[in-house]
Amino acid sequence: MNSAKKPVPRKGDGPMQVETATKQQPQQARAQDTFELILDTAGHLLGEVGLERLSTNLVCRRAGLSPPALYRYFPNKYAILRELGDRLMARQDQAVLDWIEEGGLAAGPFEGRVASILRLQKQVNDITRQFPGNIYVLRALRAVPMLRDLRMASSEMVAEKIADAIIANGHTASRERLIGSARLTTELAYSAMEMVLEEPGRDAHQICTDVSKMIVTHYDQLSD
Amino acid sequence: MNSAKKPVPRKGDGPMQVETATKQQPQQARAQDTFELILDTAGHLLGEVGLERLSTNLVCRRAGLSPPALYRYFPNKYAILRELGDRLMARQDQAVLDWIEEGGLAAGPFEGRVASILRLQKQVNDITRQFPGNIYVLRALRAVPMLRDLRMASSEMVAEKIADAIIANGHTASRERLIGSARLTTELAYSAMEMVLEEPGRDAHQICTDVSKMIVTHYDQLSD
DNA sequence: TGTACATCAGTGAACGCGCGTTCACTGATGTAC
DNA sequence: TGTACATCAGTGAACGCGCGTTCACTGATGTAC
Repeated sequence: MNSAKKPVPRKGDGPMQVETATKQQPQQARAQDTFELILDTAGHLLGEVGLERLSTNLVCRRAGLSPPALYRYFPNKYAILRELGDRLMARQDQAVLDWIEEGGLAAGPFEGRVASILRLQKQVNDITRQFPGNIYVLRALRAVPMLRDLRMASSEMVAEKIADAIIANGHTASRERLIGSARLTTELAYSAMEMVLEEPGRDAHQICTDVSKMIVTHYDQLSD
Repeated sequence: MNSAKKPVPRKGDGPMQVETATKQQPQQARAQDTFELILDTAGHLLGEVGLERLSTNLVCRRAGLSPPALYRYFPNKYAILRELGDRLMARQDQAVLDWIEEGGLAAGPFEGRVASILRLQKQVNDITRQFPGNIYVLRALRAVPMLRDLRMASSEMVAEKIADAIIANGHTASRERLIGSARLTTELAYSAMEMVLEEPGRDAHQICTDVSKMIVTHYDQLSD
């Protein structure tokens, strides 16, 4: 969150280098509210107007703040996106880790394991749905080159935890292979989540069930 | 491509309405080259600098053109993205339709069907990889609100063709259900493609094979 | 418990810059006779 | 085959605007005595 200090922007059309860490941390209650208001406003605007039209000025106008108030905490709009992304992914990751902890990956009959993964999927979907900007935050992380590492780090960490839990449950495939599978299957689950959140008309339960089954089948086939 | 004529931009922070159709079509060979140069340059820049830093001025500078040359053919940067998206998706869709035509979905042993889907996936991956801006074009379509319908229409069309082909091959599930499955499975395949193209270090063959197996298994389970 | 002072939080107004876009123009290509 | 003219293609230079950002300031909160 608040590691480095000096923003080092560059001009030209090469790859951009911009400080995306947050600046000052709020110390008083009022400041904490402002900090949260900025994030919340930015998240909602992201879904409304899209990434390119999201600007610090727009966030300030909508939040009823003057620009310097925003710049007290964030050096630029990418820092806001990074903080939003950090938070959303942290919540998602925590849900996954809790689910592993509670034996979400335990062995058992096919249908039981499908139900377990389905439960996780729905919970992650809910977390994302309720988060300001929901899937558009995730998409922004993909679209902004300098924020890609954030997503990667989170995905890789979760994949390793999943792989280790599967190994602990007695799966025979190699750790490398299982990490790869975990990366792939979570990616697929996220893809299904995007569908569900973007097109509410679709049968969310059906989609999630289908994906859960595919995932369980995949790990079963890996054992052979 | 070239249906309506007058751009109708709006101000404020509401949903944006902008004409994204191309304007004048090039008539002479020189003009055709310029048109293609603009698209090619924009595609490559999209991958380099990201969606938000992509601008008409930047495209002109990189292409060695003056702004009015660009505005002769495109009313704004979204029109360029739309044309790029149209073309990439048309090529992808054509590959899928050709594959269906050539019996890509024909019944047979499990491994044979997996190999068939794998072939299609790799071809679509190649088409996308070679396209200027490759996955970043697809991501731009998701990130820009006014271009979402483009992707939807393409996905829906392909899903229906796939569903009908599967029905023609004797699958017993309902058409509705099969269309849903086709939407989902192609979405999953695209998700895997993003992984493969974004992280070249990964084992592309492994990923595509895994996804192919999951897809085949899914349709098999649907029959029961 | 009240006052003085330090620090934190936020404002109003302005700045330079690049973006999107257009105007008036020049040069290139095609065509009629 | 050459010339005159119409249309197509592209340029140079400028514009208004909103964006990112900062300066000098005011108001709010916390704290020492």
